[in-house]
Amino acid sequence: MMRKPADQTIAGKNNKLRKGLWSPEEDEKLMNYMLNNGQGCWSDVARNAGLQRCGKSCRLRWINYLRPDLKRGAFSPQEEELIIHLHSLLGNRWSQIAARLPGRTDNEIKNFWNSTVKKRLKSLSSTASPNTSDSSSEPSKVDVTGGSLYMQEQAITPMYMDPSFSSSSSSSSTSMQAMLMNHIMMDPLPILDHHGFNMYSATTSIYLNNSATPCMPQLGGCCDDLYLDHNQGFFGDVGIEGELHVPPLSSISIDENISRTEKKYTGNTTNYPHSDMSSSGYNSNLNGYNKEGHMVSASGNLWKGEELKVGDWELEELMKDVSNFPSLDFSS
DNA sequence: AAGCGGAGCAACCGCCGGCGG
DNA sequence: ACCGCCGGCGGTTGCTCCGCT
Repeated sequence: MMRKPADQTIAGKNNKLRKGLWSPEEDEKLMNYMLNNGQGCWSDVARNAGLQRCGKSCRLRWINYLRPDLKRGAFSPQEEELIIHLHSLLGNRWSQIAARLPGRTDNEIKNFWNSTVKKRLKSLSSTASPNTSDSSSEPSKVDVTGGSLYMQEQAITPMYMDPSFSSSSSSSSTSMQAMLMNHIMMDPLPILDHHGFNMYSATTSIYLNNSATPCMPQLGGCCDDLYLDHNQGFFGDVGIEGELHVPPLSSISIDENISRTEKKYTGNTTNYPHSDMSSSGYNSNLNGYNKEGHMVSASGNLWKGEELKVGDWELEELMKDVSNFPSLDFSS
């Protein structure tokens, strides 16, 4: 696959296209071309820059590595918290999460989540509720009309469900774990994505079956709590014991809501102006660039600078989207 | 010092949607 | 309506680094 010797080529149509790691020379070519010409058709970029690469490869290299506004280094605690929070709202929509983190790429965030956060959550959940930790090995099924959904982030799920969790934080808890804990307890939509709601909204009804997996009894309890806490807002009717029924979602798709909102912010295809690219104007505190490298001003509501307090920022907009979701009622 | 395994990360793959012919 | 190209996205892979034994 990748990381093969740099002279590896794509077999087939064009055996001159290179794959694998980028050499410094290739980086320089691409960087120079982008700085001088800006982004155009990526196939043209690859060709005109004298790169034996496919356009997609050039795009990825630029977005994930060469872009001048990229922030390097470890994620700050604020960024970590924001990622966790946004993930609870958006699920694995890495590009949308990245769009709200100046200088970070979706790939970076995805890697961060898949390695660091998942791991910490897993260890945290096993520490907190050993009885349920094994549920991560097998997806919990959520029966859906016309099919089945597999619950996401199994390692996380038990934490939401285990009532003893909050009091069982062990000495092994890291600051991030505390952050996660805090987030989990405070999140107004604690299980939104982990139950596949906003991510798989093309369902008409969802049934949660207690007997599906070892963790399901707790899930039932969790949902009951939610049902009570949100005054019928979240899941709608709770059916017979251990089974939840969600009213039809066909009227509005939250996916559509989110993507509509997202398009407002990232839908433009403005090219990098060279003057901006080469200037020192990559101040993400004032203006950000979205994932494609398109400039997004603070007034564009994408982000408003790092002085923003995590939690306040952008949440209102997100909640607006979420609140459009049938069965979600946060006004009560 | 060597071997091993896990973590982190770069980059590819496959799919999807938009768009133009 | 169909097709091909392109960009974008999420999932996955496998290489490199590093710590441990």
